[in-house]
Amino acid sequence: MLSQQIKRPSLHEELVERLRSLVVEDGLKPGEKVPEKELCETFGVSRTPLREALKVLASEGFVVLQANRGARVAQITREELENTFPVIAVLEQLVGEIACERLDTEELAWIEQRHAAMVAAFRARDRKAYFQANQDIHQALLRGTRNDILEGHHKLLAARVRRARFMANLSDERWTQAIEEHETMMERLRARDAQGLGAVMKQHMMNKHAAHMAALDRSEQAPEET
Amino acid sequence: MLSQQIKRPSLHEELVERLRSLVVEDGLKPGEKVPEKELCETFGVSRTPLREALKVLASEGFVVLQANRGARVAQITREELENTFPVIAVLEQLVGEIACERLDTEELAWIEQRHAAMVAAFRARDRKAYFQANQDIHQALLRGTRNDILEGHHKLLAARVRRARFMANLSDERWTQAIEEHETMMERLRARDAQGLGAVMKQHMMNKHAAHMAALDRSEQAPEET
DNA sequence: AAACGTAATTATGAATTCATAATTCAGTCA
DNA sequence: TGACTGAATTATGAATTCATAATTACGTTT
Repeated sequence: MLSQQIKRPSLHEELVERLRSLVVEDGLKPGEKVPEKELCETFGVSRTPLREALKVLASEGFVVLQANRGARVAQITREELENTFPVIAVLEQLVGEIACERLDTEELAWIEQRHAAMVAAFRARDRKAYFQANQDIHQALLRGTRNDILEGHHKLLAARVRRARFMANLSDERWTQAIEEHETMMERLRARDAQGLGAVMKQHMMNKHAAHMAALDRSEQAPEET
Repeated sequence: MLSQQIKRPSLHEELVERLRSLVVEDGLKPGEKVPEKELCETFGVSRTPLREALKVLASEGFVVLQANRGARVAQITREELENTFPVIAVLEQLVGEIACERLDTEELAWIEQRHAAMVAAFRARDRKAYFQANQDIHQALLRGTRNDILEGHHKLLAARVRRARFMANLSDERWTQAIEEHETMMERLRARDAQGLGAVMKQHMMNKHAAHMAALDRSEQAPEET
């Protein structure tokens, strides 16, 4: 059957997506109140589906609901970051272990290609291209696990962290280290060493964690701008 | 300040809890359609908050929403189980590693006490008491991590699996093995061996996984009852 | 009698309305 | 002039209403 399965994302699902993007991509700043009315007009919908979407966003942790006081964009505290990274790290480990065994040659080729692009971007100090290639690789590995549960939970956590957006303050030192780690990852992947790849990916994430926390320390010491 | 923080769970949150319980505790069978109207009367609320709750439940994976066809209780497929257990396993590992380092003496004492109760229940072949003590222990370890993110994701996944409810078909052989694994866990915990405890807890979950899948195979071979 | 098509009924998604809690603003008093 | 009280405004949570999609029931036709 050629069931095209007409996808009609039912409005409220659409809204969840768009609102989450707004929050993650920083269209709405942390702590800011979410203006129901305004968003209703922007999206051309009534309050009911929008509020349904906000409930979902709240359960995912992107907004917080205060009784009779509406929704605010969730603040990411330092503690939450400290708690989140280790969880992502063990999920990454699992991603490595599983993907290593399930990736087909086509996927492997794609990853090789993106890895090459990433290295090239690093040499050219092209942050944008680097991040894109980097994301492509992690995305491919994640998809390669064929594990929707793992993928779903990983994506949620990653989105929460992405909001912190430390991209700008990637030190050259850390950048070099990250590239080296990726080289090791590719090596383990080519060798189909599942345990090895898992271990490297976990460590990769923990190092990223350390780098981010250090960057956060620096920015906290720096004078506040408002 | 003695801010008692008056908890008013805002109706829809209350509903999420109660509906989730209904699903997890098997008040609504998998595949069954969720009767909005009926539930509205049961809980004495209108459709709006109930539907908000359903959206949240859907994002958590407990129900599936079909366009213009309402909600059905999610089926747990074999594939989903196969996908879920490894994720829980690595989270358990992390729980072990972290809890091992953060548990205070009081929490440790409670775990020792519940462990003793669990062993006693095993000797008496008292399934109910066994499961309760077992759950208390895992709960205490989870709480002991002081990591809300880890706790939240673990609980969601655990709830999803609990619905499969293989409790009845715990073989005597597997039961014995589980007790032995718990003895090892306590040993590692007393020694404050974080890596060791993590490894044992991961393996414990993977063994549980294997046992459950085997039980599932047996029940699938058995004649269907409808 | 079986199968198809059409009308009636029901249920669902979304908009609107309503009651109430929170916030803002003005006026009063110290 | 500043702080407090209370009314007016606004925003929120929840109920209700409305339009439409889906299901069921019925009648017709072969």
